[in-house]
Amino acid sequence: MPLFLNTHVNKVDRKGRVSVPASFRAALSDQAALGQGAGTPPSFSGPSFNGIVAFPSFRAPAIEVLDRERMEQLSSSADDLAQFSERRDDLAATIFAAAAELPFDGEGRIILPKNMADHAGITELAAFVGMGRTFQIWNPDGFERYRREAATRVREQGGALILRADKR
Amino acid sequence: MPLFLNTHVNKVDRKGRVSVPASFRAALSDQAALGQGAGTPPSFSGPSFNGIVAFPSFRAPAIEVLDRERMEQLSSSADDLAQFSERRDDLAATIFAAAAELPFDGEGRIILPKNMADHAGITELAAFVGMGRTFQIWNPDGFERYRREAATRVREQGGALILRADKR
DNA sequence: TGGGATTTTATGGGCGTCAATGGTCTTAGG
DNA sequence: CCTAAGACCATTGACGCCCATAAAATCCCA
Repeated sequence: MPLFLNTHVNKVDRKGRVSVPASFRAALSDQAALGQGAGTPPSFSGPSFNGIVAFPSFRAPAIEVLDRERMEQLSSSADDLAQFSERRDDLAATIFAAAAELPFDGEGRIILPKNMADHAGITELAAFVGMGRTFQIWNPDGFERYRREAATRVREQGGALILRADKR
Repeated sequence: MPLFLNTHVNKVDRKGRVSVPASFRAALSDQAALGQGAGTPPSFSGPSFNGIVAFPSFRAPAIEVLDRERMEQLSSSADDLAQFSERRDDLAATIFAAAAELPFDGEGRIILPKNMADHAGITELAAFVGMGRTFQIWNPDGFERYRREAATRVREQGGALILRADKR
């Protein structure tokens, strides 16, 4: 089971390229291999697409990165919404229309589309932030600020509970 | 069930490496299905990752240590929260973004990431502190101070603890 | 039961490999 | 023709992996 941990700050070079951390790449190819069984949905590149799927976060100045499996989950969830509300169209427009496949170059780098880089305020440096099953890409300073606020909220709401929340 | 007991103070060498106490390593390989394969890359869900997962404690100047399996459970728990909810992102930013897989080298040592060493105030020496089902890594002096205060509190408040025969 | 022999730990250091980065060249496209 | 994107190569610094040594624990057998 893939797990994205840690925060890696990498440089964006003059051509707009950034290295995706090697550990993240490993985790991605891992889950890609696992998800081979079922029929591959259309409108995605072939089974062995070498890269990531990203879209601008609508809650924060960041770029969300999901693996294919997760993207499909999201799609299904959005479909469920359809029968109950028109939020589905909003979600679809917000997520899927703005999403893009970002292929790796030979060295495991991607190029951040301008609109996403702008949304996240990324220029020179990009922070790859592990979020468990997914990861995000931030402006390093922006993330550090957010992280501090989040840590405060977690402390106040008793994050210790979560540590015991594992049911086993 | 494996238990982490005792306190071991080990040296941090010039390359930032510390030996994890052998007894702790044994306890770890007990609870996780032991994996022999050395050099397993991080974020790899193979048979078993040989190493530990650590993140800075948000309660104390210390490093919390879990095995990978437990971290995956945590990830699943967080997953149950609504996608894109604030709570979920806060937890992820606080825990997963600050956590790291620390693989063992051939001699059972790990490298403490700089941010964690700073958080715990660790430079020359690291205290591995057994906490029952988990353990922590402290600056030895810092832990000694904490231990004294904790002991005082326990004495003053009457350290009553109800034993229970829980499931697992 | 004592003490030497053997195995395990903790620690130190060398070296090769790979990740991150930067550049150049080639191809495609407007 | 000029620009933009993609493929390919080069550099360097960190980390993984290996071996060496000393100290400590354990074993073993007289």
